[in-house]
Amino acid sequence: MLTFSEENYLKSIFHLSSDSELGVSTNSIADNLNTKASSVTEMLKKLGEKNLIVYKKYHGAQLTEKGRKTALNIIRKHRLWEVFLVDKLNFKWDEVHDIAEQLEHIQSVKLTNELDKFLNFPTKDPHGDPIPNPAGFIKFTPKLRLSDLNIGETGKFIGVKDSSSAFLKYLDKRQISLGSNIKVLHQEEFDQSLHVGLDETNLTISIKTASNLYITKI
Amino acid sequence: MLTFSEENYLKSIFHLSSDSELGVSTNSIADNLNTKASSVTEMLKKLGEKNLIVYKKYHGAQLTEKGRKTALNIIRKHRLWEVFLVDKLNFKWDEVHDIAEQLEHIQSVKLTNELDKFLNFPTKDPHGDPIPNPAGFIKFTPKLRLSDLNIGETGKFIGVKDSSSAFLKYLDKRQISLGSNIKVLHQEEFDQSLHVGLDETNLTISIKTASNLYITKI
DNA sequence: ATTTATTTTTAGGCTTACCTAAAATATTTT
DNA sequence: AAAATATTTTAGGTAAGCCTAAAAATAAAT
Repeated sequence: MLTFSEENYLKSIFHLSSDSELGVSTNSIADNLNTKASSVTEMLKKLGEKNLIVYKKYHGAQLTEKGRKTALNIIRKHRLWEVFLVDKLNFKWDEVHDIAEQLEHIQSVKLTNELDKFLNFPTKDPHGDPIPNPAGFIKFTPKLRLSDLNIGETGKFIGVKDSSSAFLKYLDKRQISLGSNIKVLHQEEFDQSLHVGLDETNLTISIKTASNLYITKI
Repeated sequence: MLTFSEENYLKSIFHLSSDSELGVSTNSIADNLNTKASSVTEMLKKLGEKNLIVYKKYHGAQLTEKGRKTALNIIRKHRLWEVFLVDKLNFKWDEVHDIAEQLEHIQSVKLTNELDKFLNFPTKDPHGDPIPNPAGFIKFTPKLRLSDLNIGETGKFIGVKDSSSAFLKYLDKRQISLGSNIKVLHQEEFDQSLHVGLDETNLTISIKTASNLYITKI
């Protein structure tokens, strides 16, 4: 049985691992968890002793298979609860993160699996992120950004890189929603902003926004 | 914002208050929470400083209005989650307590109220206990036990005093379920056990069991 | 009304998860 | 490759919530 804190560290290490193949640095974890490097060092030692990570002093942390499975189980719960909140309790996609951060720590295998069944075995959460299966298998889709497309190409919007409430609300306002097809029509020289076609309308989005939108080419 | 521990103490004091009108004793809280008297003393001081209880050294604790409202909100969440688990996720009434103990600490007013709506504003949990409303109002029903009935009288089974998993499973086995009408037919002299009629069948139940069954006279 | 027993509080320790500041190690720059 | 910079670890502290053992207060028994 892990503490909430241990679970949060594992989740953080998992998320930070996807960026690089090497060990995750102490400082990056500290940033990610809004804590201090010294606190992280302390926890890394503990997680190392529990065989959840491999920790080499001054060289960061890497999840073991056991740690990875544990992290994926927490992520599974987080994402299932997000689906529950949106699909069953009328929450918006920008309102669910903080509550799911709490719910992800509830311990009950039966609960998780019954919830999964109740929700009809969803494969994605409300932000388009894949939901790991009970065995800890997760289906990654190659992550193209809208900003990676060439002029004239079309992408289907399948996820967000920045899932902050502010960004999600902004997308709502611009009526950019998961599943939309977005065609890149033109790029401005001076600020790289993109003119895109979305449904029947055209709109301009900043390069920053475009690089936060995950798409698949169509 | 209260810690899980503070919330558990408030809940405990609330439950223990219903037995007597006086202050709740340090030892009874320690028993109830499986902790030691010295730990309780420490916490009572803290809850007193936060104006959640009135604490007089050597004379136990009493909830303030603020403390009572807080306790009832936790109990509301606990019982709503129990309904969710039974009604939506196929849990049995003897399986939900431990999970609800975790879920009751999730902080989100919107979540609680949306859950309430989703469940169709239930008034009782799966064990027959009343669910407080959002304002902290709770509807108490006078608590008669089956053992209080005279020979020939009939009671409708509306709740349990002992809601341990073991007792609930025992009731399942005897097919005694919430809402059943139970008629007291005869009482044995030597061990006070009761012969009762339940639906089409007759059965014998111990006086201990009978005193754990809440009923309303019919 | 003392003595005895029970209950409660105080005193002092432990663990977890934080923190700051200083020391040690790595990395980057020149 | 040495110096400068950045990162990470260690050392030492804090608060919450638990503990045991001893002291104090209350309640019960004689």
